[in-house]
Amino acid sequence: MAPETLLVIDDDADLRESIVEILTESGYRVLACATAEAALPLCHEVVPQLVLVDNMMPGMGGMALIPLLKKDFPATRIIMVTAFSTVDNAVAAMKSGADDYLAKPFRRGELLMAVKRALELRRFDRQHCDPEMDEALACLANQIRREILATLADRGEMRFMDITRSLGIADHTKVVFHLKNLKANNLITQNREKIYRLTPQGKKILDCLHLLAKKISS
Amino acid sequence: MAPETLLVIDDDADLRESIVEILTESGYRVLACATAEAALPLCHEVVPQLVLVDNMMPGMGGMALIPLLKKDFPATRIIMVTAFSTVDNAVAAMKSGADDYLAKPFRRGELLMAVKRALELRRFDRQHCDPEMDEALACLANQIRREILATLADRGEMRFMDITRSLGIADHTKVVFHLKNLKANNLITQNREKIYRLTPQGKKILDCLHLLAKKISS
DNA sequence: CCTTTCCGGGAAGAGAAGTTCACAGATGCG
DNA sequence: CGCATCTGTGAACTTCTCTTCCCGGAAAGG
Repeated sequence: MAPETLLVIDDDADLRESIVEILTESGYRVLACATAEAALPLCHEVVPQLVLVDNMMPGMGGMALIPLLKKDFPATRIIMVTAFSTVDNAVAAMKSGADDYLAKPFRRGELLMAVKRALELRRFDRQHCDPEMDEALACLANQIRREILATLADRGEMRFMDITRSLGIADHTKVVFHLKNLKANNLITQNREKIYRLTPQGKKILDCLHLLAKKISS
Repeated sequence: MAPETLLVIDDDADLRESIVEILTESGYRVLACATAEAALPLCHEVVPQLVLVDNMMPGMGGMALIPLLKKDFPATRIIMVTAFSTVDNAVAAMKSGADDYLAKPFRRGELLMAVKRALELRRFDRQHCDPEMDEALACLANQIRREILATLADRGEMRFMDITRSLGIADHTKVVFHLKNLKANNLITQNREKIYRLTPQGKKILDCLHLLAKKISS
């Protein structure tokens, strides 16, 4: 198995080299650069699985880089590293899409732990599964079913007629048809008392739909 | 339009009432309770669009409540409120799925701003379900078309017959049909000399498919 | 009790999606 | 030139999805 590629972005050469060394020793393939501006073209050459980015840098800061990275490389994990950590800064970084936040100075173990954890989450993301894929996508191809999912996500749990009316569909049996389809695909359940709600599966799929919608419109 | 329902969870009665008052004045419909344990059944009765939850509470803490809320009400936004804010705590909250993090004491304006922002993000997520989404998903629902995308992503650029043979499809006109479909949806192009390749759009969508696949299998 | 609303099954048909066939221009090759 | 391959088009046909209509039982409400 090929080693993961990591990218370290930090304008402080000493610290950068030190991080690179720690990660290289641990068996990762490590790239590095000194500015956010240099990072983007580098990523387009060799797509990293994980980026460690400093917050305070001359030119574009690490914070501004995060959305750009997320846009071009959605599967890449991002850990923000910072010398002057504040609660507001940490919250802002996580909101932007960072997966973790590391305050300098950190110990070797902290760094490795954060890196390992982020990469594991990513691997978890990467697995494939074709047979159900077909059914799930066929299920999602229908707009009414997507609306049902969205409505259920919105309201948490609903009865049959609530759903029907909420969608503004006159013929309730049409809704039955799609509900059955969604149930068969395990995206919704009807646990007790006929109440419909999303399955965890359904929630995940819906998340994905939002992501897809953003990509399409961008 | 119905006012949004907010839920305030805080064991400090004074602060809770004060928050409720501020939010009620601003036109929201506000529920409140004193413990995380009481919050869940309350949510099942009236699903809130936004929850403000205190971190330190007797019994289950706010941090533990977040994943539970996320699970049952994926579309509900969560703002964590805390008296003893630390970077680590903020990062942990955001990792758990909080959408924002507010340190006590906060001013009225800060609170309202955070609430307004979270609700706006939520509305933004909620839309986006309609425009080209339908076509894109209809396009992806077909397995052959997904295979074509994957093959093209793999090989970069291919001629018509290469694709056909690579898929092991005897009838080449069937492939033509799907290629036309993909072209119409702007996922592939035929730039020069009849050579097919992915569009940037197509690449993004394929990324998304991987993401979806992983969500399904998990 | 009767009536209404809720929740759903199942069949028939409209309509969309996918497949196959028949054919044809372009290109290259001996 | 004669033949084969590449790259399609268009129409007919099949298959599947979706909608619509008719029906019925269960619960609620008066």
